[in-house]
Amino acid sequence: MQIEKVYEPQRFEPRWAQWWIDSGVFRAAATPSSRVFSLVIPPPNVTGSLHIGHMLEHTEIDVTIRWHRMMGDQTLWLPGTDHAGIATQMVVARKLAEEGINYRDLGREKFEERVWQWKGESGDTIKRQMIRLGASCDWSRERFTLDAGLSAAVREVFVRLYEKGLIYRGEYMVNWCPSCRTAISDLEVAHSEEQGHLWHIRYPVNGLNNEFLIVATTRPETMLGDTAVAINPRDERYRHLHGRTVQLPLMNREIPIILDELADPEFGTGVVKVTPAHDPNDFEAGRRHNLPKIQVIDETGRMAAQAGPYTGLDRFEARRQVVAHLEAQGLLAKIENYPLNVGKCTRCKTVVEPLVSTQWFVKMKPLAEKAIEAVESGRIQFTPAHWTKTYFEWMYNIRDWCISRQLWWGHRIPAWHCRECMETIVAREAPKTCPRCGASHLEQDPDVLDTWFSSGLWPFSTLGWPERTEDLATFYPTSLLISGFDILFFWDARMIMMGLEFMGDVPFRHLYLHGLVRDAERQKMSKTRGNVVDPLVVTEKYGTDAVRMSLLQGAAPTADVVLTEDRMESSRAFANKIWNAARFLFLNMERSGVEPWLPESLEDFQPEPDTESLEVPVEDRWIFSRLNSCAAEAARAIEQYRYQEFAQVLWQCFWHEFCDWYIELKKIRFRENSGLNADWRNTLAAFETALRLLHPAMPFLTEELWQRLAQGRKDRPASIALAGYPRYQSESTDHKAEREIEIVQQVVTMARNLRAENKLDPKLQLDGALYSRNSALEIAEKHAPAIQELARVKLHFHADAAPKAAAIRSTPEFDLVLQLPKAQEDAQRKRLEKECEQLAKNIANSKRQLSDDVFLSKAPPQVIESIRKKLADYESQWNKTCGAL
RNA sequence: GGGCGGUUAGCUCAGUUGGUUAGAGCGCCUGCCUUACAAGCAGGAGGUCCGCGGUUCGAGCCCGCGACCGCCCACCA
Repeated sequence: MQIEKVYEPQRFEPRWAQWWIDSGVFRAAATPSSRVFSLVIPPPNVTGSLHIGHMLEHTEIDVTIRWHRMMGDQTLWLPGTDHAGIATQMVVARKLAEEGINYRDLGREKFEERVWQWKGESGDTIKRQMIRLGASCDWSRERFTLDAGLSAAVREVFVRLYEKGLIYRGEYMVNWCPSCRTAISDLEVAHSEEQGHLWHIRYPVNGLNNEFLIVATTRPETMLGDTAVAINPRDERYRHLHGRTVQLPLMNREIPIILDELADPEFGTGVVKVTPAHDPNDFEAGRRHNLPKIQVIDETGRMAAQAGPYTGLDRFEARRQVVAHLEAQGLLAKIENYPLNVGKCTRCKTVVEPLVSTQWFVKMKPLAEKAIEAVESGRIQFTPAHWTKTYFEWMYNIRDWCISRQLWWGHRIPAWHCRECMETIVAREAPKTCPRCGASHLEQDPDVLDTWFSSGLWPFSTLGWPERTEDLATFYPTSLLISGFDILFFWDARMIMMGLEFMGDVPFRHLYLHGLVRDAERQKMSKTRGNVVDPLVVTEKYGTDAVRMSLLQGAAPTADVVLTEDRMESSRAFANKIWNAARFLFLNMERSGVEPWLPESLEDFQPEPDTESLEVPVEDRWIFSRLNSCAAEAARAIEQYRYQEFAQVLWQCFWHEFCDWYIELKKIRFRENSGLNADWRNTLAAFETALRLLHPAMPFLTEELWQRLAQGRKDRPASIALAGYPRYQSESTDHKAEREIEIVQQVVTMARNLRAENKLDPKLQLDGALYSRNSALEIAEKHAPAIQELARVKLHFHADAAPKAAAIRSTPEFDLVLQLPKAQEDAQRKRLEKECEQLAKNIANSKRQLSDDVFLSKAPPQVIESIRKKLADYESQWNKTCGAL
């Protein structure tokens, strides 16, 4: 029974992860891909939680599971949908392109094969990571997006929405990505401001010599598709042009001047060109005026057949040429610099082209109304709360959702078109004949659904819906959803809408939105950006527990999580500290022939008396009292989603209380009488409690050590995760013991202080005297051996006032005088002067307040009392310390 | 154009409902290889809490104005 000298997490982490899965301690599976990565722990009162994330966020899943198990709850994790839709397609298409294959030539089936092949390859990396982190992952094809079960749910939802009139198909202006060659939703377009130009172009008015209308545009190439120019009907400047036409330059086409509110008299010349095929506003105007739509840019971003001489040019090249030709013809009135908002595809950064095409849409208003109500009524609560505002903002201004994608990877839309009569049939099963004309030439709609469509169904589609399964009854609604705020609209909001629509209830009751994990350069980590900290690399380097701890420490509400190597290094140091505390215990046990031991009842263990003195050693009473308050604080922090505080409480408690004081005190005790069982039982029980407190944050290390501790006991939980989380018990707070140890700490710290200031050899034994007039002296005297050991000072105790001395340190209760070798007075004097200065300041400050009648009459009595007490302390210290000066 | 978040130690960040000497980690300085741990031990320096004004007996925290940084939403040429 021993702990290896070197702490190597790599040796036990994979082993435990595998065991957790094999033994069924955790029934876990996880979503293999999505967007953010993060780490979070749900509060103890949750009965189930959904979690969404990616890559390193499997860490977070792991934490979640462990926590639930310790709380005796059931948590169910399910494989999710494939959220990577377009991204998947792009990656595979790119790979194919490298082989010189255009994926569109490959055919749908072969393409799908290649996707699965790629998923197998890349999935392997993720899988290894997940096993390290304790989640299982089944990469079999049936379990993901395109499998039968999930597809059935998606189809069912689609059909029901269609039947309710909430899905429609039509020709509209959509955001088109010329590189992905598909329509994308509004949410998938990111706008950024760029320096552009406003080109002012002269359009000659037909029938009037030398009269021009000057239109301004930021995209001159679209003029090739102009089918009108618009002026405001109230604009007096152009009243004489009503009913006239202009001649479209370059294309030499006669187009009407229309009267429309589209033209703002205040802006520019008050004249606007109308391009119904390439601008959303113009599209609407075109409808109002029944204008033809001339498509001059095609799906690949090149100029289309109707672009005349420009056909085939890239759209940006066409822009240059159009401008040049206009200028040559003297039709360019002027060029202004103009900041402009460019919409780009969030996946590939290509400038999005508004195009008219036939797409499928979901009517969002009715769905949004229910979703608004659910949050307004408090049936769903957000943390941090300010996100509700953003949520409402979006919900109130919601627009219809374009859900069809011209891709091959995703759920096929369950709609068929009749080749004969062009009827569209939406159905659960492929229809054999057209219900309208009876023809049997039916073709399934080639489009697939937006990847977020199926994602939105996740809370119930994964649980067997539309069947009424037991899982569905148990886990819907679940209590908590944890997610990054960047997918609030994409996913969380849509889960709420879909859940309310199809389950009649919210999918979750709380939504915790955490910050994004950023790298040292503050960049958001994302797969598209490629700056993801590779989980395999960092967990290999620092250990999974250290990475988890680092994420926890960064996980304060509202703030982003910065994951740096610095942080992980210090977390590793913490893990190492735990490891070495265990090593110390086990080495000493071996020396004294003590076997590993666990209390019978982990919940109710009370420290036992020493066999000789028949008293419970004070340091044991103390550490149990401290662990008890640590449990209280940890629980509170978790309940409030303050993960950073959770981490800090554990850190402080284990390192600075358990290691720095408890173990140091225990060393002395062990040296005095090394074979006593009771001491060991208390020590081991305290250590075991600490391990359980730490376990949700550092599962591997704690499991490893706990198992070694528990090995001797037959009737025990199989895993630390099943051993229950320590709970706060008010009767376990031992004020007396805390007071005693506090006094020891005070005296020892004072002595170390004096010693360090005087730059004395740490090994040098000193003589000193402790003066006090209250009960603290007695307590200190009782612990003289410990003090002497920890401070290397042999003390004499005097119930008296302190004499003048060079090396003196004072607290309200004590004066400590050390006998210095000699000639340290100067250093001491400096130190004292500084201290007295601060004291004088404090005294003056307190006095000022206490002589303030307003303060005395308004402040609560306990505040006044505390200041009185402080003042008394300051004054007595001043008398003692500064009198000597 | 709307909305949201942030500004605290050299760096990265905490700071519950306002309570009087503002914390942590890293870094820095001093002294220690004390047989669990140098990934360590002991001690220390370092802050007009972005600025101005207000409320209050009392403000890092509440209110107003401003500055700077970041994010989200938005079809104005």
